[in-house]
Amino acid sequence: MVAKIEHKNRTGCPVACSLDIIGDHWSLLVIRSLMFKGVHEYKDMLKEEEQISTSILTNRLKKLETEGLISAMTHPESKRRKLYYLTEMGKDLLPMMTEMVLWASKNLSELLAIPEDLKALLNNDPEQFIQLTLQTIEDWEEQYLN
Amino acid sequence: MVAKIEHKNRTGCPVACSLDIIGDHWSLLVIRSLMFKGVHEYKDMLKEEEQISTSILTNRLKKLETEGLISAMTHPESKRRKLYYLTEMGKDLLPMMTEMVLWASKNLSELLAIPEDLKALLNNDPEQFIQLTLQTIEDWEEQYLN
DNA sequence: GAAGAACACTTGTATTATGAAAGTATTCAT
DNA sequence: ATGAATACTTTCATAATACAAGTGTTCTTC
Repeated sequence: MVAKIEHKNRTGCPVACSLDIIGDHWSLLVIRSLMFKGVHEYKDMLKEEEQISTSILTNRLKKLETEGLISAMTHPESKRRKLYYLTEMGKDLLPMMTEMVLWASKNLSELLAIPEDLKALLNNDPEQFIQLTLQTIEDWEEQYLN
Repeated sequence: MVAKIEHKNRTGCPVACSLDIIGDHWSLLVIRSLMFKGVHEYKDMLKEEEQISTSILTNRLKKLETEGLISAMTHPESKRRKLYYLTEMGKDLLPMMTEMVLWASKNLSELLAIPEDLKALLNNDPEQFIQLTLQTIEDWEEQYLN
């Protein structure tokens, strides 16, 4: 079995607690796919540019589900497919993710591939970027949930 | 030698790039000590509640310095001591760290030990929390830098 | 000015996590 | 009925981490 991830260092510190849940190389990439890229299926997550392996992806999906950040349902078109989506707790990470992107945009710009118009929106009106992203997520929810 | 950390997955994605730098269990805890706790020395970082090991701490301090997030100087009181501090790039993480704390405060509250007054400030006026934190950092800089 | 402690690492090694590849069970399309 | 698609599982080699002990300066105390 793939190693399970535990809360080893959990102290009362909010940063430490957060890192126990999302402080690894892959969890936030999964969150990113769900949050910004509209990627909701296992197979599509495997296809992402960063090339996560099957064992790690399964492990992280389970962990994120256990922690309450994501949830899963059977795809309405097929029983063999699953749709993963962010819970409220997962969606609450949007401001933090946005700040991370802003930080990268400012400090790692030479490494990044962000379209100019998106970059402009991010820097000029991050709050609107958040609202637009949230709207996209809610549109998806309206289509697939309930 | 302790394993070196490399940029393996660097793609154009700002989240992936950020995680290549700060996406591990320890880097952001070091940043936290410098940013929120006024901990600037190796020995004091070892004493933090989360109990980082000497090899990992050395490794992360080197990495963060190489990446440009922190810098170091000799302690004015003693040549055998070093003072670590955040660079501009490191301080730029403050909004993201604050959002992380806000997320934890909302979603992991039963695990956290945040004083009530700090929690109130965080939730009512995060921008002021950021300004106060920044001011504390700048006070330290005024005392030790230049 | 010699002895011992403080400090910031280094090194070595056992343990644990990760990654790549191959395999499995179920569902679906033809 | 057959073969492909999907979401995992398993295995095992490799890499990261934790722990303990050691090193080389610098500083304090006698």
